Amino acid sequence: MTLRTRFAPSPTGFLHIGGARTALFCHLHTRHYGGTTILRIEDTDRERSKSEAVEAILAGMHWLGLDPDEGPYFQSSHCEKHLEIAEQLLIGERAYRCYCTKEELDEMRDKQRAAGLKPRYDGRCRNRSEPPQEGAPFVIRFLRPTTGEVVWEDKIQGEVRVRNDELDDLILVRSDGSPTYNLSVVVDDHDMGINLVIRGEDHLSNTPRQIQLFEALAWDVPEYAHMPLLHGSDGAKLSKRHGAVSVLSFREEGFLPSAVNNYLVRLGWSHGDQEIFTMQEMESLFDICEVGRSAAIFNNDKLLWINSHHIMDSPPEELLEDLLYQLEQIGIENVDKVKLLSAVPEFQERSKTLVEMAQKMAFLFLDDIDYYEPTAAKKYMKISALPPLTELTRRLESNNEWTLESIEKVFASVLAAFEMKMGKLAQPVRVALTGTATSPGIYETLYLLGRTKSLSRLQAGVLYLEEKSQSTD
RNA sequence: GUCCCCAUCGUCUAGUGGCCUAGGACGCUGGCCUCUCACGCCGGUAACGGGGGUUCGACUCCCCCUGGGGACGCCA
Repeated sequence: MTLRTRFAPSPTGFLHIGGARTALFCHLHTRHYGGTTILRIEDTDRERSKSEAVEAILAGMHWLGLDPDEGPYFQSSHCEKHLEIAEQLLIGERAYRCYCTKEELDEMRDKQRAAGLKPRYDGRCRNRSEPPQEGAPFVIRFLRPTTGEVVWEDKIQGEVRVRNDELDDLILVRSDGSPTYNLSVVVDDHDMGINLVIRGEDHLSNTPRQIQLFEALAWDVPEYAHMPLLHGSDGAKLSKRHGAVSVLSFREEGFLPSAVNNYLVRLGWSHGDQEIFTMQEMESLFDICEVGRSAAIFNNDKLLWINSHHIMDSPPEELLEDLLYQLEQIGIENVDKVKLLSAVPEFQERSKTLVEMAQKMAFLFLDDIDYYEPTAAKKYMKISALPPLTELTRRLESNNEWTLESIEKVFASVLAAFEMKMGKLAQPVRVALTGTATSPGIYETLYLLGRTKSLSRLQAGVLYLEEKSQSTD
């Protein structure tokens, strides 16, 4: 039997990091076993469903490389089928009409809570044959078995047993005639041939009810894997309402999709001491059965570290598109792609995010730098640097070829002439070129910046020092 | 409140009765490398929540407590 799994978000907002983890685990496990992933939008609550949310979910999954093999399917479009099944249950006396009003149910739950019981429907309409009045609104409830228990072997949780008398008769069809989630899920999972349901542990309590429905309909029950939840730094479940942001915001912040996936896969799963995984490695190694049962807390530092490794391991051209975007965000447009591509390798092991990379390489693309960082200027732009800097500038001006080798030779000659250490010369040059005290190797920096810009910035640096020496005289 | 789940360094985890003087990773930190930053390398910091059992022997098994989380909707 080939594996068929589904990711089934409700379209009430963007895809957040917790949902992404569920989608990832579905994807990885299914890839490992060569199955099919299905995306199904659970939009049975029409009031809360938004079409923008569907777009956002699709976009988030696409960015992460988790595009489904099938779908998106929309649960609402199978509404007729769901109601048909409800009718069938009604006819087979596995469901009944319940005329209880909202107020009545609230009162019942309040009493139960006050009595120290778990609030749940007491089944008072089970034996009612007539409506309280002609045309009274009703819901259809599932007539669950009240004795025995539901048992299943969860791929993550192990054996789970729930006594049927702990459950209540769940609503299958609302009083407005629309099917509810629990009915729709069961019918759709069956119709779509889903044989493994991977979802968050917050669905654990729905599972026995759904299994009862499968059994009442004499359908095969899928297997289940309930993943531990992802928590925020306060230790509580991460959700749209509670601290979680769209996965796409990670793109905005300069994270790579593979890094986000890599980070998420290590929450609850491990493979020896390995921390860095490519998508291919994750797909071949991951198995949902190896996932642990305890919840994890989202930690941005670890994500940053993993991202830095994925940036280092990426072919430069794969970073280009997002990098161009990040450069635009800081006002640098019309970037020469060839030039950018040649610069990227120098920044890959210096950047934890693409945002950081864009900031660090900005000096290469600006026409001019208009200021030196005060601390860098104070520390390195000293008057004593004026003579060697002047000489270096002069010699570079007369150096017609602009290669790493020739630049290095000019440096060596100046250092020899002044009998000085590299650091004393490189730092003032670095500040003159970049306005900061940090950059790639100084030869590489000069080379990447190019002859014209390098010389004009060096000249500006010399001028700066000359003015400084005059003002202090 | 009721039912369920979880419990190893601050965080992510390894550990499945003796290999544990509890391993790795992030973070923090000392050093090396060095033209700066970073990468890399070497070192340090830091954990089995508590109490009972079981056993020759418990991080590992059982029970209780404590702590944390989840679920209790005509939401999904």
